Amino acid sequence: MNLMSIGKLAQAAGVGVETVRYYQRRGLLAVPSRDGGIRRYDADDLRRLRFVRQAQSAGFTLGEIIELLALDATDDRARARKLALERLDHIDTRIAELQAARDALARLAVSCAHTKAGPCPIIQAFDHGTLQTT
Amino acid sequence: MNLMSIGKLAQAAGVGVETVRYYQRRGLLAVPSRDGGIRRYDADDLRRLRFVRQAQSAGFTLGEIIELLALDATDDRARARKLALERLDHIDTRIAELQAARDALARLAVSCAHTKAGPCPIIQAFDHGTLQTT
DNA sequence: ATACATCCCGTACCATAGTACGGAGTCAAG
DNA sequence: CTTGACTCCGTACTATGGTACGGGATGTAT
Repeated sequence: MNLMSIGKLAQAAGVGVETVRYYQRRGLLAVPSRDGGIRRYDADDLRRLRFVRQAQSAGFTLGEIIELLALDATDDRARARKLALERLDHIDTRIAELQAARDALARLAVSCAHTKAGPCPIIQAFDHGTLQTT
Repeated sequence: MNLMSIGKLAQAAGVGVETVRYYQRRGLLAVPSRDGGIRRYDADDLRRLRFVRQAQSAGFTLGEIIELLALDATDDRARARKLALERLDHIDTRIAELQAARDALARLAVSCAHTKAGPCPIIQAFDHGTLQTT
């Protein structure tokens, strides 16, 4: 059979072995079968591990992913949609914040490069609360 | 004089008292004068505390802010500009990531609302690695 | 003068997401 | 059959940015 050791699984998903053990402890991965003490993982486990990383990269915390996984079992669409929309809201807010910070910082870097005298505009801006982040 | 206690300072900056003490420990605020054991802060301290919060909201870590503060003293423009540009890069990368995650999630929320049968597309997408985040 | 709010201090604790450690057992190749 | 890689386990530690606790000393208002 094509059962993987923890090392192979970790490698296949691009995470560390300790991370897999950690996810196990957090209940993010099913308790695997054992072959003489050694954990054996199958394709389902790998898919699930990848699911976790995907969801993480979309900004979900591990706690939320646990919930998402539970929804998978119960097929609670409404709740899943609610989680997704909440996350979407979070992301939008964060993007707006970062965009503002980015623009302010970009302006500052330019003015810093063009100003010859006086204090550094970057420092000054923070100091005077000039930076608009919201 | 208009010297504030730690509580007033914290309130004026919109942070907790413990946060001020913490920043003090981290060296983010100057060691304040004391009036019979009690810390007294002036307008400079408040400006500095606000500077810290501003810089934080632009995505700088406290460690970087400490460095920024040190640059303020030495007026090292080149380094300040370098820090700003590095931060800018970080922010751009992060924005792009979030944007991708956001779009993917938005598509999913819509398809979840329109699909009547079968498994929830949100869960499915993560499961199949459909979500493109980079 | 008697409450009650604030202040002091050090230390411990919180969440998040891992990462490291060390000793013991196991597995596959040469 | 030995060597080296991999696995097991629990526990401890990392970084980040605070938050909480407890006991004692003040500050302020009535």
